[in-house]
Amino acid sequence: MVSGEVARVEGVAGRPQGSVRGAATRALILETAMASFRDQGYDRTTMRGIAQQAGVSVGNAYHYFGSKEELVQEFYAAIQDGHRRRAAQVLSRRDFTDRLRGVLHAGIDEMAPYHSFAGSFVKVAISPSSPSSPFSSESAAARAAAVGLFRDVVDGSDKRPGPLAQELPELLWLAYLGITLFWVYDTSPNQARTRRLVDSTARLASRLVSLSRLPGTRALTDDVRALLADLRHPEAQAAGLTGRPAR
Amino acid sequence: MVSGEVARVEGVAGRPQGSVRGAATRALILETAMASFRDQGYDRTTMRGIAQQAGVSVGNAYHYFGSKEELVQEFYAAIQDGHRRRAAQVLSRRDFTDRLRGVLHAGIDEMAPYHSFAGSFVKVAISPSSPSSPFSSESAAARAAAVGLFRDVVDGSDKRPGPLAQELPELLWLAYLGITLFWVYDTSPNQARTRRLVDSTARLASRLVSLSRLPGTRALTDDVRALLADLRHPEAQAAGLTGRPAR
DNA sequence: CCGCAAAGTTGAACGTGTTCAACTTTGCGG
DNA sequence: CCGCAAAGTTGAACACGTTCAACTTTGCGG
Repeated sequence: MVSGEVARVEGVAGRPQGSVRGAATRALILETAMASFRDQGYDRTTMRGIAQQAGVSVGNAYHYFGSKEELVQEFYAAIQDGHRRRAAQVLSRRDFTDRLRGVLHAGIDEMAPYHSFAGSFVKVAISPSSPSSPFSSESAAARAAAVGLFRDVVDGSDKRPGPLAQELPELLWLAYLGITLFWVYDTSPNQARTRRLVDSTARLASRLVSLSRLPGTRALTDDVRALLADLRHPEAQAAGLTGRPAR
Repeated sequence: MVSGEVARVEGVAGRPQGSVRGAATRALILETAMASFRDQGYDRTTMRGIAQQAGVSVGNAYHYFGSKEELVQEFYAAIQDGHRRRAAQVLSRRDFTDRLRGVLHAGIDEMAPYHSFAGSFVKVAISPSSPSSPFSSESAAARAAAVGLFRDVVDGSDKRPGPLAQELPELLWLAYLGITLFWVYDTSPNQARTRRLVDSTARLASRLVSLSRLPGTRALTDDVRALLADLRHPEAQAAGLTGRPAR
């Protein structure tokens, strides 16, 4: 670091370009919030409580985090990092189903301690206006990383992806989102049902990929590609379709 | 109505077993809330505002509706009713793809006026603790009705559903949920992208059903059935799977 | 060492959803 | 017609997330 220059540290969204002093306070608030989220859940965690426990004023907390939701976003980012770290340990095997299973389980493992908090979590993440939504432009980087993780699952495996090679990672990511949603609702002991669902999903996905390589499924894979294109590109337009008037 | 007996009217959850007097107040509050939701959206609609415009006190509104979210649930139920009504008009054709397309479009048509309100809508519906969640036990009846709607799509069509006959309606309902979620995020003019997605989905679904009737897809359909069973039955246990310890 | 702009920090105040003890109205039993 | 219990109704009060004008601290230029 250049002498005479104030140390700069950036957070997830890089809100205030804080100095080292500010960064320390920021970290303290964040730590306190995380602990409170984990111990008391989202609703019982109050901004006043966080501020008091961190030994700062309420307004100061808002200097570093624009809202309570922004604190949740940090949570979200931390979990995604953890998922990637865990997944790396699992990607040594070659078998496609094993790799997929492993990465999916890794995600559930990472989230497990926060299951009681998941309800509020998903509530924040699902809001279209929220930057932490998995589909928002703000989380484009995180989304790309997550899709990249599933690209690794495919690329490092012994499975030839066939005609859906390009879109397979995205499809797997979508499946992972669905599983995550299921996990949020899963009240079975230790979320055992989600574990079962992961296994079913991995098996089914593997079989579907194999199927897609068979001749005679060209029309089908084309449809899948078209559907995914609709999901993906905001600007894409299908020929001759102008949208249907709302009655 | 028997003379001398207080008229009883029940709402969606049948909260207070109101008399005619209460029912009138209840309806007035509900109407005011609906109008406010439609005109100003969820966030800018305040309980004080509703009460004032309806000419009642805040506390009185809470006598009929336990929370602001409960008002949204009424909204939700009304839309489902409308969907069924619109769908009935579309189920005269025989072609499977047409029927599915029609029912899916009918749902979007019904929701269209409330798109700006959809973000808060889904936020309420997604919360696992919320009774209006599509997966909650409280909405079991509504869920059954919705699945039944897609059963009608299948049953009245010229398509032979094949080995997935039993679970097809549920699968289509899940697809509809996904499309609804997409619609919430869809900011394209008139939600044209969702219209395109509906068409893609109907085409793909039709082809998948045809495919499932082909020989050699038995293992696949078995996997699909297993996955759906995992999704459905809270108590089901797969042989030999005890769930994986969370690290 | 001084001045000063930027960063950090404060706590009162606002509007919100929600609760509740108290009050009023209703309508049936006697 | 008179209680009287149930239903309906009120508005003040509470805790919360959030805002903001004012104040304090920091650290560089001179």
